[in-house]
Parts: sequence; C-alpha cells; structure tokens
Amino acid sequence: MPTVSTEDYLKQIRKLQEGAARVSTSALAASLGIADASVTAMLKKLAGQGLVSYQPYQGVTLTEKGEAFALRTLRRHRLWELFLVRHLGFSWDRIHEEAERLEHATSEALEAALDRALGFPRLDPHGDPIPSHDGRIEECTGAALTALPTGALARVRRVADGDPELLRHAGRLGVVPEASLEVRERFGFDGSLRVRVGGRDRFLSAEVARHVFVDLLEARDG
Amino acid sequence: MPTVSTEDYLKQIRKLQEGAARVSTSALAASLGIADASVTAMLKKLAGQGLVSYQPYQGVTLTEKGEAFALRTLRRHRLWELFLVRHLGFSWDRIHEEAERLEHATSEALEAALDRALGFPRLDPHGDPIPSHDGRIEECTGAALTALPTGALARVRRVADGDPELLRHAGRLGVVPEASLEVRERFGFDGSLRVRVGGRDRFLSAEVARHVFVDLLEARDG
DNA sequence: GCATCGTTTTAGCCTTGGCTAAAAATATCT
DNA sequence: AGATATTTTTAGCCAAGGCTAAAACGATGC
Repeated sequence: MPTVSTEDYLKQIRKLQEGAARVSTSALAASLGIADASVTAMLKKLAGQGLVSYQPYQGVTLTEKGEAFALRTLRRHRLWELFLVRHLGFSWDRIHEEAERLEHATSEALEAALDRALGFPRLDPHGDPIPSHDGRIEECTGAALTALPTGALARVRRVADGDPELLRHAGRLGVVPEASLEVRERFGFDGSLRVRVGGRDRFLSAEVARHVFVDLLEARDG
Repeated sequence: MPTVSTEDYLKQIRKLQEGAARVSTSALAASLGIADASVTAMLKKLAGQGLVSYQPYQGVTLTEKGEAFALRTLRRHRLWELFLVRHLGFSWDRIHEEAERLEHATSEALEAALDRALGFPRLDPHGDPIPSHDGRIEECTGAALTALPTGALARVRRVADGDPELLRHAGRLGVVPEASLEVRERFGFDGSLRVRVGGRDRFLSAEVARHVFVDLLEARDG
C-alpha cells in the first residue's frame, strides 16, 4: 500500500503533467512545498517501486501503475469533497483541506460506500470530474470565462479549485457550477468583467475570471 | 498536534487504565502489537510532552492533558462508527477498522459536522458512550448477560466491540443494542444460554454472552 | 540474604521522509 | 566556444517510530 507521501507525490505529478510531458524536480518540489533535494530522493524511491519513470536531470513521468494510484487518490479526494458538501453541510471553500486528509484514510469499501451514497456522481462541487473506479477521467471541457465576448450567455461548468478566499468570493457572487451568466461588459485595461448572474450585475476581477470555466450557450455580440 | 502514533498510544493507555491504576509497559506493548523496548522509548517522549506521567519500571498514567486527547480520539472514533452505520450503510462488524483510520484524519470542524449530522448522539452502534466535546464520558452501566438468572427480561445495552466475527454473529441473532430478550435456559456446564430475542429462541455461547451487557427489566424466576 | 526469574530499560540499528550546503550537470548568453 | 547562470543531484544530517539483543531492575523462593 502506498504511504501518504507517495499518494501526495503521485497526485501532484499527475496534476503538473497536464500540459507538460515531463515534470521537473523543481516544479514538483515547489508545488509540494518540499526541498528539491528531498524530492530527488523520493523520486528515486518511487521509480524503484515502478510508480514513476525517472531519468536524472530529465524529470519524471507517471507509469501506468503510478497513474492508477494517482487517479484513485484523486477519486477519493473528489468523492469526499462532494460528500462534505452534500451530507455534512460544508461550504465549498473548506472542503479541500478536509478531503486532503480523508483521501488517505479511505479504504476500497469506504470509497464504494461514498460513491453509492452520492448516487455515483461525475462531478465534484467545483465542477471537476471524478475519476471512475476503473481509472477513467473525463476531460475538463469548457472555455475560460476570460475568453468570452461581451454579450455571451454561458453556463458555469467549473471553478478551479485552489484559493479558499477566491472560492468563498465566487460563491457569494453566485458564480458556481450550473449557474447561468451573461457577459455584460469587459474592461480591457485589467481584464475584469461585469456579468449578469442570479439576477444581479456582478464585477469579476480578471483573477477570478481566470479560474471560471464555462460552456457557451449563445454568443450574441453587444 | 499529536501524531497518529501518539493518538493510538493515548487511546490504548486509557483503555487499559480502566480497572488498573497504572498501565505496565508490557501490557501496553502487547495490546498495541509493538515491542516493549519501542514502547519504553515512546513513553519517554509522551512524558516529555506532558501527556503521560511515567516512572521507569512503574508504568504510566495519563495526565489530564493526555486524557483529554485520548477522549477526543475516542469521540471521533465513535462518531465515525455511528456515521458509517447510519449514513453509509456499513454493518457494525466492519466499522471499527474504518473508524480506526478516519479518527486520525478528523478536524475539529469535521467532528462537529458529524456530531450535528447524527443529532448529537450519546451512544455508538455497539452501545458504547460517545465522549462529549468537552471530554465527559458516561459510565458503561449494564450487567453482564452471563450474570442474569433464568427467566429474566432485559434490554441489550451494549455489545463489547472487538472481534468482527462475534459482532456479525450477534447481529444475525438479533442481539443488538435496544433489543429485548428473555433468558430461557442456562447451561451450567459451559455457561451458554438459550434466550428469546426477536420472537425466536437463540443459543448464545458463553463467549458471546460475556460480551453482551444488558439492563435488567424484570427478574422473574423460572 | 542471596539466587533466580520475569519485566523493563538501554544500546545500537533500521526505514521513511524531511533538511542544508556543496558539487555536478545542463542551459544560456555573448 | 567559453563563461556564467540555473537546475539537479550528492553528501551528510535530523526526528519519528519501529526492531533485536543485552543489561539492569524488582520480585520471589528458599
């Protein structure tokens, strides 16, 4: 069985691997908040267990086995996030750190029980896809809100997980998955937006908009 | 914050302390499945943190601080056990090992959310009392089923947590907390019983009966 | 009161997963 | 290409929690 550290490394490597083919030691170290040298040592161990393929000075990639473990952890994480919101009354900005601990304390049986209790969900509260039990995961579709033209109608699909402050803020504005919105005005100088959402006009900074992904419903030029 | 090991040690010391004033190194080691020498080393550490009072060769006792941590862990354990049964469809013989992991991954906020979702319960699925948030715990009352005279009517209060096989067996027979039963016949040679429970006559070995505690409703001699 | 026996501690070692500082490899700039 | 800058690895260290084998302690029997 993988240790907590192992699960964290694999999950993080997978995350960084999206986009880049190989993950550098320093990028991984920075994102885990661990010294570069410690990461080098750990990568050798993971390589020895066949979880990553590691070439000194060339970064790492997950092996199939490593990817399976990474997805298993991610699945447990996202099931817990949804469970905390639906069944335990947590707000979506506080679930990440809870899930971060619970994911490592979850047996196969518990994972299955969560899945069942939630009705075999496909998305977590941030709109991120929950990997299936057999390690399949949907692509994150959706356009960045920043890319929408004025007048566009769209449905929020995903608010990128990350800063709790940002999530709390977006939540208060009604910018949550499934919400419909319309781009009312774009401010070129700083990339911020005015949008119509939940019957109200709201201002979104570029910082916020960058984390919001939407499905375009109608692109009506204004 | 205490580590997983620390929580396990404190919980176990508290358990062994019921009855005996001081807990010996070897008793603790045996019940934790850890070598005596390792336990000695750990006790010194715990003493250094003010969690136990430890006199070489004289065993340990929990300090008030240590007791508080032990009860906190026990509270989380029992809240999880009940939650797993009530909200996740687990049967009571499989919850111990799950709770054993989850208790260490539970924040203050999660503990409170579980408590609320369960309606501030006082007993876990085995009938054991759940410590309150401020560290109070009810005495385990109830007479051993083995001590009941023939003809006695009683209500099951508690089935001692332990062997999953025993729990599964008791559960199948309907010997669960809140169940009413009547002692029909006692077999002196091996201490086993015939009882009426759930409209049926059941045979309970002494081994099972020893783990069942009841409130006496009526002692009618037969 | 001394020898013996069981319990407990000490001594020395291991693995995991961290750290810093220094050395080596790769990348970049002119 | 050569010097310099950046990245990565190596070397050596630490704390937590385990282990075994040997020594010390405390209790018991005679």
